[in-house]
Amino acid sequence: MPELPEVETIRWILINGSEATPSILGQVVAGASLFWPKTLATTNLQDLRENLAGRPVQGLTRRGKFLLIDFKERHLVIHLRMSGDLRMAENLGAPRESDPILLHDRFYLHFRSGFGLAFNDTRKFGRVWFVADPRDLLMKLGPDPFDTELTEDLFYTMLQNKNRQIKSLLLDQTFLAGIGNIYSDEALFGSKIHPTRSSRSLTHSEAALLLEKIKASLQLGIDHNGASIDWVYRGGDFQNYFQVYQRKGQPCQVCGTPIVRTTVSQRGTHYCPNCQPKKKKDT
DNA sequence: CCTGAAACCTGTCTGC
DNA sequence: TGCAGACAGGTTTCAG
Repeated sequence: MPELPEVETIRWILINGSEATPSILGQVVAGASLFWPKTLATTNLQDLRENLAGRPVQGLTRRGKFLLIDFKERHLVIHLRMSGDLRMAENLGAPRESDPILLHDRFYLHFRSGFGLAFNDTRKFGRVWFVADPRDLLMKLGPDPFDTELTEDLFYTMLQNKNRQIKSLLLDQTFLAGIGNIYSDEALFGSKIHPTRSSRSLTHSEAALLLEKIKASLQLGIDHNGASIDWVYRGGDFQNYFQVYQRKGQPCQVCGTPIVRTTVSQRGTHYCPNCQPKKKKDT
């Protein structure tokens, strides 16, 4: 489900709280509950409970699609994968061993305030790591698209150093961190680049435009609180602004040509065959 | 180094 | 209605 804008939206909500729930910042841990063992990728529940009890949440940050809850010397690192979601919920001050509040709740972090952080994940792909130093988990990640050190020149060089289908490369988190299937399709459409073109075939100006459109697509997603698709709804409405994603057969908003859906890197891929030609057109 | 397939999971939608 | 198959915002591992 979540790509960088959706993860950022969740982070914002947890930090700012809502009418019914407080901010996660400063919440003191009282315990934890686990309903699907694989969700906790490290250690065991008992170890986590003993080491986190009494510790306050010092911060909540994001790196790529990972969320990091900072407890000073300890960290919870969370990846939502395809269907994960995080929410603050009331009446979660103490462990629940029997059954969770909601269907598909996999993990709770209980706080002394009586509230708790609930990790809901239908497809069970999401993971929570309990670590002393999160750097080991994150060190393979590529740069954040908004990183000011990621210049046009550097991005062009990175593309030249690979010989991969451009869409496949954008989805590779060791190349860039945070882009997923929606935003890769949208950014490639915005820069008029066919998804299977080799990264090495891009010109310097195409690379510069692609980087610009990647950032623009992600920012638009953030501005709209992310995209809400299917039965998963978080309040975002970026799905109403898709130009190609999930628009198979519908007219391109630039030229009217029907949007095509294919498969690239085992992922559904949407593009306009006229605006994003594989070969350069004669003009 | 690069590509494609399979695996991990549950749920929804489509077509026969 | 029933049921098989495709498909879903992600990542890892393995074969070729």
